[in-house]
Amino acid sequence: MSTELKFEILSRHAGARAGLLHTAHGTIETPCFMPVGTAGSVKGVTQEQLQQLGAQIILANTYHLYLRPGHEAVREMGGLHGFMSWPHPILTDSGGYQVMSLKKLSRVTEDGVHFRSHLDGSPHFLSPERAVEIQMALGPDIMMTLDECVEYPASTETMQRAMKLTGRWARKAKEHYEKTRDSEEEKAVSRRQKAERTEHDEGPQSEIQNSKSKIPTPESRTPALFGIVQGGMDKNLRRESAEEIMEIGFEGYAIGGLSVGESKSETYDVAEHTAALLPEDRPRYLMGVGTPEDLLEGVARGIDMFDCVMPTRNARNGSVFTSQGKLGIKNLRFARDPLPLDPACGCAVCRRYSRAYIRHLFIAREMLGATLATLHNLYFYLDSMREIRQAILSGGFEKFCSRVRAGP
RNA sequence: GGACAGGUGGCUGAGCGGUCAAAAGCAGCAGACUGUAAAUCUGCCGGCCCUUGCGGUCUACGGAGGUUCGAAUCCUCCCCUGUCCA
Repeated sequence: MSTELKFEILSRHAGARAGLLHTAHGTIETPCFMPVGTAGSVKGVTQEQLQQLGAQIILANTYHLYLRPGHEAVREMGGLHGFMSWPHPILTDSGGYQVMSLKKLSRVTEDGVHFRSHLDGSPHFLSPERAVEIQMALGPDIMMTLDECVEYPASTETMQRAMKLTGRWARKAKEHYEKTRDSEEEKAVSRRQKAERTEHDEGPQSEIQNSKSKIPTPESRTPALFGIVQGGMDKNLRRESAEEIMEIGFEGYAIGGLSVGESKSETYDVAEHTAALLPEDRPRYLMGVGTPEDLLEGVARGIDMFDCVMPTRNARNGSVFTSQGKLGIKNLRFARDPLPLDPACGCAVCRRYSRAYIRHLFIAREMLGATLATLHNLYFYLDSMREIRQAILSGGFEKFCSRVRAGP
């Protein structure tokens, strides 16, 4: 059985693509921005609010959910969709980023990564196979292979070693994915049948309780598996990596290891070079990127999917994105500013609250401040992407780019 | 009226002869944040001067005197605050 993932390109314009990515939990309009909800929560906002913002797909993280609450618990609660009560698409990252971000707590070997839990110091092992199993239990729509993301700057030897290891891991992940897929689906089906039987035996009262608890039956659809291209800032390594990952064959291709400290021009250059190597007819995902500007530049280089913690983390730290650039909302100069965060913004926050009020919430450490800033920033990102997509569809992308690049 | 205990930078509060423009925390100001160990982290935080600095200078540890080469630190008197006794 194949997965539900189908990718359809509707329009191409000046290197950019606008399309539709069909998943078991709905269709995603691409190019898209995916809010990051590492621990099963896009920090500071509710799932209802995410829906209102028009988020079509969100991220979650293998490593973090494996540690807490544990992937088996998530599986029992109906997978991530049921657990989080998020009916739309979900992509899980493999934990490859944590190889870099938790470097001090991890040790990479040929077989996988030995982590010490950042929560309690306990030892854990994540292999490419294990990452597949955990993600199967989490039940997203798209899952990622385990890769090794290296820090910047890195020597060519380091980049090459990580790139080659990422390739070997990708192969193992793919093999394990194919092997596991059928048995996982069989198990899911039998679990569902058992659940139905139990429900039937327990009579009408428990049936009411079951429907009230809103725990859906486990999702049987197998997540699609995306491969990740590494190779640091070296174009030859990127080419080698892309060729190997494509040879293994995945439903989508990600570019990892960018925006880790290198210059903008380097990011764009490597992204462009790598994206051009990837299959035309498969989604391309630039992992962890980026600023509003990065998204536009990425789309212009043929990227379809992005994710980044920036809109959510910056929001919590009082930094908001506007059509006029970044704003440190905690700054004294906003203490008596009656304007919305961005007068040109149509979001629910900007329609209702002033800079002065939001600044006050931050200064007073009221959690509503973080929520309002997050709602605004996510709207800004998602709405920017809608505009970009519209520009591609209408054939005005090039003009759109030059207007945005000229600055506000 | 008497006995103790105290008065330190916006606040709390260390320091109790030199290395003190004075610890630390808070508050304040600014900056950073790119597949989230993050509602976090970093810097500044008496005035003036200089690009810089373990830099110069002025004003500062309740007030006024004094001891000393040198005082937030020791002495004298005064003012104020708290607690207790009358």
